[in-house]
Amino acid sequence: MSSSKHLIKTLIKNPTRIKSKYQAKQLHAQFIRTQSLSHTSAAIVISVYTNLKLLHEALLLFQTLESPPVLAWKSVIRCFTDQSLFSRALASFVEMRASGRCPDHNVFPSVLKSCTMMTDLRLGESVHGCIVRLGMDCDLYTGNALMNMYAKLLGMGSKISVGKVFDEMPHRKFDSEEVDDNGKSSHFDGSSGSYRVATESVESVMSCSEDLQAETCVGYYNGSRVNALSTLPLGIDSVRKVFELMPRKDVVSWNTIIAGYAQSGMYEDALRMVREMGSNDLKPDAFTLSSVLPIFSENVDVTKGKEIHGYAIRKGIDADVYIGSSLVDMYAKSARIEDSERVFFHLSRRDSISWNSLVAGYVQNGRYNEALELFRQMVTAKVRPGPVAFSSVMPACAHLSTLHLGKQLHGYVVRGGYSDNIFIASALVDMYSKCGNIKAARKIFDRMNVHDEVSWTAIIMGHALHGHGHEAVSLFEEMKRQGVKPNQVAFVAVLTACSHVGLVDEAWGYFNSMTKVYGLNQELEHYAAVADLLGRAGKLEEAYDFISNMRVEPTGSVWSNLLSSCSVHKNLELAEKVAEKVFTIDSENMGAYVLMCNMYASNGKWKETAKLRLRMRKKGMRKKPACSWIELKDKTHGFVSGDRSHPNTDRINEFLNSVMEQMEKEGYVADTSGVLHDVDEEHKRELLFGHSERLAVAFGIISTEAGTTIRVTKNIRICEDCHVAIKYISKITEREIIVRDNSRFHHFNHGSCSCGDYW
DNA sequence: GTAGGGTTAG
Repeated sequence: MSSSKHLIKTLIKNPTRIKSKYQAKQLHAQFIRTQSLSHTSAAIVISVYTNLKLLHEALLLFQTLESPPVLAWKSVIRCFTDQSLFSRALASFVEMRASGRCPDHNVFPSVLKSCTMMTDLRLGESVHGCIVRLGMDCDLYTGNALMNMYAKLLGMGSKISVGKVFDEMPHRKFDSEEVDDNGKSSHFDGSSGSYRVATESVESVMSCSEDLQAETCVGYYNGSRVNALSTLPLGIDSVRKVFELMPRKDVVSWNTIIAGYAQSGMYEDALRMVREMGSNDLKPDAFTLSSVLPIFSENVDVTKGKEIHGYAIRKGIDADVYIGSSLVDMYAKSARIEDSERVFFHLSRRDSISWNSLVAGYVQNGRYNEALELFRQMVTAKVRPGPVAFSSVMPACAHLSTLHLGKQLHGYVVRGGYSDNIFIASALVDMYSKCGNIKAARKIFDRMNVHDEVSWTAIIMGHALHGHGHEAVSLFEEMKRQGVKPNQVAFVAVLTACSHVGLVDEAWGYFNSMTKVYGLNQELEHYAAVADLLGRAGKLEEAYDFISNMRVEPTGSVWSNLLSSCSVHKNLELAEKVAEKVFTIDSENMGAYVLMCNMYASNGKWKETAKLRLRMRKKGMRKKPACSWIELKDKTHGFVSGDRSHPNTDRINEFLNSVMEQMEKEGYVADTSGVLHDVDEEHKRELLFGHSERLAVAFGIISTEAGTTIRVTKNIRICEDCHVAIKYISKITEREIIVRDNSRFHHFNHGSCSCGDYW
């Protein structure tokens, strides 16, 4: 006997030792040669093929079998599941049942995983029924897979009821009839509608799971997230029931139930289980930790998070990618972005999620440029950004108001086929509106299939920032009409909208409806918005009383907003009172010092101005210079007041001088009252014309083709005289000019501004 | 058979 024949003989005796495609084929050939390819031996060969993931070879042989044995079925089903061909796995399972074969415990984990991945709870429940009838719910792996299925599928807010399977459990028995069941006995039909699924054709199973998928999604979106949440305890209940009935539990069982609790927001239970796990002599591993860490991110508990980090280090699993990304996230959410960086750069391996955790972390900590830079590095490192990556970086573009980068990302989103993702679409709406293009924002919003409270809030805020207060308010009403419950952020948006157009009565109505209708507490932001509204509307005393009696401690910025309203409405007396409030709460508030200096100066009170300037200097404070910037052909051009450093400075001044002549012909008179230096009138005019927003607008006009929209951003509030001047410039040059200042957008067109001079 | 990252906020 040759050595190869001998080898084959041993392989037949122990097929699990086959490790290569060649050996598998030899085994297969040997059976054919010796004419011993029975159903049993074919099944062995199939299982060998599937163990090596040779699906094609396995199927070719499988198809020749008239009545495949259980081993053949379960090998194929497991292989389909391994290759993510879940619907084919389920179809095979249904066929197997119809053929009368009785599944053994090895097949259920794969089948349940496929049900989970196909989000087919109905089939999953019927499989559970089958498991119970066969008494296989005692199997460890099957039990684990069941828990996982219920945790995943009932966490999505599916409306299908649970409990049927559990109701049957007391009658559980191993039913010998069931073993030879051809799939059409009363056992299969009788107990519940879902059982019928298993007797129907493969096609109907397929379409059934698609229907269910659609239904689940509709439930998730239309039923709003509140409904989805209300079904969660049900889901975790099923998980717990399976867990408690399992006679033997291992780390995976504990990890699964812990993850279930953690994802259902039942943090106490999750942590309790971790402790209980320890008293059962099982040590938390990487899976446990990465399920538990997000709890401390959400509750911003660095101390606990660090304890977990320490434990991971002691166990030598701190470089695990899963734990790593959870740690990055936990530190970022605790405002310790440097620790996030440290963890990230110490990772031995980085996948798209670890990259994204840090990108998102940068954004959450206001490090927008770093976020964009890391995103670029990620792409360079050939890690393809997925939908989550796009929704994480997009806000960086929004906050930096960098339209060209935002548009570029939008391009990638479209090419990636992610346009319908609700997170991305909402981020795009926000990005376009923050970058000054409210029309593009609205277009994306209108094209969305479903709107949730976040997308509504983004578009409402967008219109609010662009001065379309009435539109924003009617969108808010439309949102409510469509059954989307506004949350606290939505109220911030609608109150901001009211504030920007002076809708005082409406704002009071919304403010009061928060507690009375929606059971939401008014928080600082809401008080601040109302205070701001009153101030802007010139109801300064009312605003002062309102802030003094707020149920939340006012911050310095609430007072300093009122201070700027005092400045706009030229009420020096109240301003002094308000300024003292600001200085007490926030003695470092430079804006307040500057505002008061300016108010004293514009009232000609140079002595007080000097006194205040001295106070500032003692504190080591320096005035933040006003600056404006404009983005042209991917390059940002920045200007400060009186800036002559730009290479095109002569052409800019030339343009401003020539346009000035025309402006004066049309009736423009420079209003120098806003110039707060103790200098003569002519000098004041010069200072005014050198304002950064004017320089940026001028540069934009001379650098672009006729008719191009000009978009300028300014770091502080636009100056009154520039506001008038830019209105004239828009008319004379026939340009749409959009200026974003620190609180809103001004759209200048045909000589008027979208803010209606109320800002 | 188990795990991590995302959108709106004066």
